[in-house]
Amino acid sequence: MRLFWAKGFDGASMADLTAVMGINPPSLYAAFGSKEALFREATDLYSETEGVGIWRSLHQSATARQAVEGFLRESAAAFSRAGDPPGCLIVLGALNANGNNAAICEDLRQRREANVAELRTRLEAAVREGELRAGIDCEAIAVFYVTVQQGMSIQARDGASHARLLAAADGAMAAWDSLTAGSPR
Amino acid sequence: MRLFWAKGFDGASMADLTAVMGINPPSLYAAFGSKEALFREATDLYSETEGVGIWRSLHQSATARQAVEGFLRESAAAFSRAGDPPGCLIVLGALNANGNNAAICEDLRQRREANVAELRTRLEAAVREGELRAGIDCEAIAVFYVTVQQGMSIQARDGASHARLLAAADGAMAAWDSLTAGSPR
DNA sequence: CTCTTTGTGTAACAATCGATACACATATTG
DNA sequence: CAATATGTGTATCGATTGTTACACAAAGAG
Repeated sequence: MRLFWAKGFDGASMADLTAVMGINPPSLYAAFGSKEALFREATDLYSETEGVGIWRSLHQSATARQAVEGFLRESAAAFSRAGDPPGCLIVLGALNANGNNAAICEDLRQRREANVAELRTRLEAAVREGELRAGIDCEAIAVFYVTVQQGMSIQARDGASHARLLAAADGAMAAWDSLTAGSPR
Repeated sequence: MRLFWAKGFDGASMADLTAVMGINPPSLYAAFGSKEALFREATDLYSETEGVGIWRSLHQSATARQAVEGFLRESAAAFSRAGDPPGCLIVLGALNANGNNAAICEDLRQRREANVAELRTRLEAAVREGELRAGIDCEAIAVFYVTVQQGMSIQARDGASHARLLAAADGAMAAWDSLTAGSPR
């Protein structure tokens, strides 16, 4: 998982993978079936480990604003954690389709799309509960905040510090009042 | 340029490049020297063609707000232009270093960093001219808006429509008043 | 112990990677 | 015209890609 995280699906060669796993190719294929299947298990593991921390606040925060702010701040922390590869595996794992990784690209794309849906669902719940005004565009707001989080992966890969990622997160949160204008306090 | 734009540095093979150029490998190497040098010329061409439209408003707009808004809206248009590869070559060209593309990754990273500096310079000019309050954090604001633009490349690569990219741009602009609060009208 | 099953190491598979050697054709120069 | 420089096509280079055939070793079952 960490190797795919650092080098991407294409960048991590079988030689790299077998080296860090301390096994030989036949053992890897007997255990996982293929490089593609191994990557899928790696992304699942990533979601179960790194992902839960990033998305935890979305459902545990009392207000929608705290939920979104926690989502961005957890992302900033996870994307710049010392010892971990910078950025997000789901975002950086495979962006350029090339015939060998088409299925992987599509799988990651769906996971990213699911992130937008999850955020939008949280906002819609806040609207139903009367926390946010009924007329706001939950889809557009979700797209905006996910876009910022995805940009933070690029920034992290470029070496951005935790503070710099927080600057992006804070900038995004500065839009909250305007985006949800008219909502009850 | 368009092939690198669509498939990235690693994804565009010499066979692909020679095919679309209608020449054979020896001619390509005689003309450009190497795949890496060809990519550099392609990125230069990209900056001179696609780049100028994206950055034009930054120096031609009367106010800093119009400059930043134009930058984001031009990006949204360029990243979803029909017939062109989605997203930005500078952002998507090479994100995962793998030994063969280390110099390319660093070159693109510097170009992305230069974008932050260019935006910050425009904001600082607005501060000097008295348009924006002196105490605002131009670096943090520049990082935020560039982060959004980079996230828009991911969104575009995922198939986002022009309208969806504009939603991200509008969300980012919703933060403007808060980020520049206290500035003279 | 003998037999069977499971798993590993070695080696190599065909395919593709970026990059060239070499001979031939073309074009320019004197 | 002849002579020379320039550029292209064919074919292939060694290296690396993901994947697998095969023989051997270890371990459990009777």
